[in-house]
Amino acid sequence: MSEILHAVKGMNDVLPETAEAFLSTAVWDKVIDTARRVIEGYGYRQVLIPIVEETALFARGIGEGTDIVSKEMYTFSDRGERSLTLRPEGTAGCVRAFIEHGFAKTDPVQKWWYIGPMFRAERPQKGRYRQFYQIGAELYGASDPAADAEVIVMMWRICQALGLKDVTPRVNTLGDKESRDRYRDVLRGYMRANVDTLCDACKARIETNPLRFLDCKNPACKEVARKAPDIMESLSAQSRAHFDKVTTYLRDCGLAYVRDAALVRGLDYYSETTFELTTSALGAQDAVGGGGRYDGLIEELGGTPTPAIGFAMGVERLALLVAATQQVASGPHLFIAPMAGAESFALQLADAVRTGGPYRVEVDVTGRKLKGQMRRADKVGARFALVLGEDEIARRHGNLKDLRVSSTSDVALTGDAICAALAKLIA
RNA sequence: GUGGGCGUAGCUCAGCUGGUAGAGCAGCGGAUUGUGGAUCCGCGGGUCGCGGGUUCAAACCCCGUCGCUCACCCCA
Repeated sequence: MSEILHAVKGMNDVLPETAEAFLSTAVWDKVIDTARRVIEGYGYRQVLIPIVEETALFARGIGEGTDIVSKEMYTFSDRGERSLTLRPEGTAGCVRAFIEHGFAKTDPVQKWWYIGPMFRAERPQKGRYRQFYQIGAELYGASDPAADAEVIVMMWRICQALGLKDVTPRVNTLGDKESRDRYRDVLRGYMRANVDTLCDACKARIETNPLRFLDCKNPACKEVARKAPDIMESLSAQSRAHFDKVTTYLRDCGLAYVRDAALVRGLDYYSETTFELTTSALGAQDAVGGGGRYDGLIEELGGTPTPAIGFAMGVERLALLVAATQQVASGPHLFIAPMAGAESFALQLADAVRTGGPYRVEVDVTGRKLKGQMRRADKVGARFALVLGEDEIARRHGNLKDLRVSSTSDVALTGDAICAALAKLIA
């Protein structure tokens, strides 16, 4: 037991059958397929970005002072020369690619989506892992509030398409740089006035990052934060107008969002609109997805200034919610059980059915007795079973058995005939 | 990095005040030479996380260590 190798802490296997349903591939397929369908319906196209990037990209992009960069990155040296790191999020790499391929000049409006693993060296807990998957989308070259609204609605639609009920969209604005600077000062003043009730972390944040005080979970801080001045008061006219339009569009689209003044987010690159999808069903990790506008990032990383907005959703968290609320199964439509001597015929017939229609067909290749084969048909959740023996092969006809109700119907043993029968019986 | 809980069969766990291991489920086979789910019978599976200590004797007590898990910080 102690000699076998183990997956490293916080990194999971996703398998066809698992004790924890959210780590089964059927659930993941549902999450990923659904998200892809919804996102591509908005005109986004997939990009595949490397998992490893130069450390400097994340340090500069996400921000030196953030938790991610200061203590959570998997950083290593590549043959002793340059410092590389496993991506902790997807936006920085996409932005790097956007700049590197010169899209700002040639075709600035880009709608990209991605899926893949991200890495953060935190202590794992429910809904939080060191290797975790994100589905994300980035929209470049659009500064109009319609872009913000569309992205938020899209994220919401993914949850709807997954049948998730307990999900709340929250939105906020951080304003443009001037608004934020102004608000930071206002907040500092307010925090100093209440400094004796703040936790130690927040005392430090007065200087380093006052915004973060707003989402501190310390009860005393929370109470003080609740009465803190709202950023709305510090917003420039443009930022104010931008946010007003975003929320108007959201309402027009029928989205029941909550404006959350404490929604600040921990990455440095956000500006203007920020948003999150939260749930009460995940324990301490209540965010299933989040994002925001990052108009300054492309310039920050050396590109021509281009507005941008994006979001990321956690696949594990979505899978957790899906697995908790619904049964996801994908057994074969047809299970073929060959008696001794019928194996070759079974293989050929199965192939003919697969080419003749959109059906999953499994042949029992264990060579065991019929009883065992039927048990397996049941276990894998097959809808129909077909036994092949000397009789059937001689008559070129067999009994298609509906395993849900144990009724049988006679079919000719050709791919087309079986496909036609399945089409009729499944409908 | 900090704190709580837990490590016994593939899974979920039982194991009384220490006497060198059990159940259910799952798996495989049979009862029924060719038709699943129910029932019955049988079979296989364990260095009791690891190391050390106390003891005639340790899954149980003590120390250490590793791992898992939940929570804090923060996020997806």
